[in-house]
Amino acid sequence: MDPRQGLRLLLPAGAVDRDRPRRPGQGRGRPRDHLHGRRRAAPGRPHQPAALRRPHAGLLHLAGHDAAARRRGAHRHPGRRRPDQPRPAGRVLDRGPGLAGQRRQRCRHRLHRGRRPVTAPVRTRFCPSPTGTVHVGLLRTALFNWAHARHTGGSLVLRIEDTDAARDSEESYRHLLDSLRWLGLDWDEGPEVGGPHGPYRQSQRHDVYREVAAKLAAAGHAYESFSTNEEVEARRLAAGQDPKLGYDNADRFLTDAQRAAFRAEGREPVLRLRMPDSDLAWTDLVRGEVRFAVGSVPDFVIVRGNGAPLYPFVNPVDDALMGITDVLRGEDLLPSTPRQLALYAALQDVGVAAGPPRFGHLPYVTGEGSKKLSKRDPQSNVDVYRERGFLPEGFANYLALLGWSIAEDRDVFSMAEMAEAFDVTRVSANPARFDLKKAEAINATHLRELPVEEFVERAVPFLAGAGLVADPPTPEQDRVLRAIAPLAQERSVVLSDVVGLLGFLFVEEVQIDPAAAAKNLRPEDGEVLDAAADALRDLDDWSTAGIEQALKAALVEGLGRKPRQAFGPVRVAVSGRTVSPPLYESIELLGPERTLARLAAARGAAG
RNA sequence: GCCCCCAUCGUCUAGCGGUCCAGGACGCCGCCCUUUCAAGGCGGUAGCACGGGUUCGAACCCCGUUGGGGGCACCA
Repeated sequence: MDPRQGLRLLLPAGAVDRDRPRRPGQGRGRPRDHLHGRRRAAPGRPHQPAALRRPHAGLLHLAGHDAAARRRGAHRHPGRRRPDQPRPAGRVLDRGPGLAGQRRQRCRHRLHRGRRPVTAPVRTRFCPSPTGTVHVGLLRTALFNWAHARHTGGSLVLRIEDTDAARDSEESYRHLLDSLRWLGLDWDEGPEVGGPHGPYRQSQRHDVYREVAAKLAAAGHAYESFSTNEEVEARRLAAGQDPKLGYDNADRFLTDAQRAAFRAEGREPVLRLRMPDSDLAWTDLVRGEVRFAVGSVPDFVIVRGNGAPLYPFVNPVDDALMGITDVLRGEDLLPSTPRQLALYAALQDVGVAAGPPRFGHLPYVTGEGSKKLSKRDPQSNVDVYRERGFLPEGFANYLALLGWSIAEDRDVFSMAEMAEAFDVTRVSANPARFDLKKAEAINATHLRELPVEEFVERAVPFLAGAGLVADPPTPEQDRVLRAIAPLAQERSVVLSDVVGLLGFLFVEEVQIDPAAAAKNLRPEDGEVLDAAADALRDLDDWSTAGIEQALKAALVEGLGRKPRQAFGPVRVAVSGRTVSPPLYESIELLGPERTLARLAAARGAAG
């Protein structure tokens, strides 16, 4: 016999299912009756499809519900026909009473926006854990939370989940904040900003968790569990079940005597949350209805044997305490949502939470292939892009495209434009591949749109980092930089490109790229270098136009070479590369001395 | 194994039952411009996974199949 069946009778129903007065707008459906169900919790099996309770029928929930129902194609308006097709048992969603009335005004379709009733202001949060490098997927999540908050006029809370002392570091923490700010994200509450719900680092909130855990235990929502993993596995095996099913809720109804006996053995219990005896479902902001059957999620550990609270516990607790209304997070957390919902119900019951938040599970960012971009993958490290000289606005723009689009025929936009247009219910549910080429193209567009002075300003650190100019540049360097900048700007994809492109202007002797030499400094090119040197040596008008005229006369007309054959060797001699800014301008800026010296040096190399 | 998510050009997406022999962007390929490379301009290539159903009509709604991904900790 299933131990749970008999034991359940022993539980005082009131211990869990208190019929508390509810806040307006909540508890719209039937009372939540976690443990009143008479059904057997057959894992993964459909069951009693009828009138589901809506355990989480907060106001906010309904708003989200409708928005996402639309995504699923269920965009029906009052008066329009609803295709009430028969659905198989177990998949039926009873939307509960009162919903139609609610939906009427809640449509957030572009055309219907603005008629939305005022609801509680949106509060989103971003809660990274400072362990090592910053992942592009993480930053994308932060960006979407930011955009959602800004778009709705709500606020963004930053909370640091540093409960893992072994992996967290102060350095990672600093770096994380720095990366967020680099991208252009700001938060309304959190570290270094403060706010009424602090502290915002979980390492400083242990007392809070202890207190909440005690409340949950006192109310019967959580209970002490003594089973070891080995014992659970043994029981599963003995029952002919897959041990992967996990904990079997065996300790749910231990008597005081049993508990005492376990303690006498020296066992330290963990605290587990009692999962409700009903399906757990929610309407995801990006995916629509998601449902987990009763029994598919076992009672989970919220506090370790040593008293340390665990992530699945502290995360919702803090969300509740901080008044978070919208949780936008990675798809990887989707399977843990039923637990969060159950926890929320319990928290609500003990007066800690006002109601569950809306959830939106953002699609994965994948790398090559279709696997989730791993933290180990160098491509996932945001620093790489930053160091290469991606513009924050360009990178943010690209990140936004990973799952969202601003319009049918546009994909270049600013952060402000994103905030203006962002609608989380229009985020795609598909995983998105990180495409470096496209990221570069988007960035290049932003780069070119920069005012020249700003381009120079942003490029200087890269030039200085390569030891090419002083920071700030000397007046002479500044003069050269300003003159060449427009030509470099339209040839750059990322800021660091200027190092290779302009380096030759800031060194005394140029390093000639061997491949370039092989191609353009052959023995037969010697005459070109000689002629160019002769033409430039006596040039009075050292200007772009003067240089152009002199070189054309000497090389094209004088030697009868085609432009390509004429200017290639000169370019390599002067810049060291086959690719450079326009030649005449480059020579002008380089000046007669260095130009002639390089032509002579290249003459030697050409043989 | 169980549970969940996903499915439109190579890639990211638009598409919300007729306006779609499917639109944009990146990439790729041509051409133009040109002292190189870019940029820019013009043009091209390429896609609704499959099978049922609902409907006068389906890329769009429903079911299934197949394929891909993720989660199943006293880690976050």
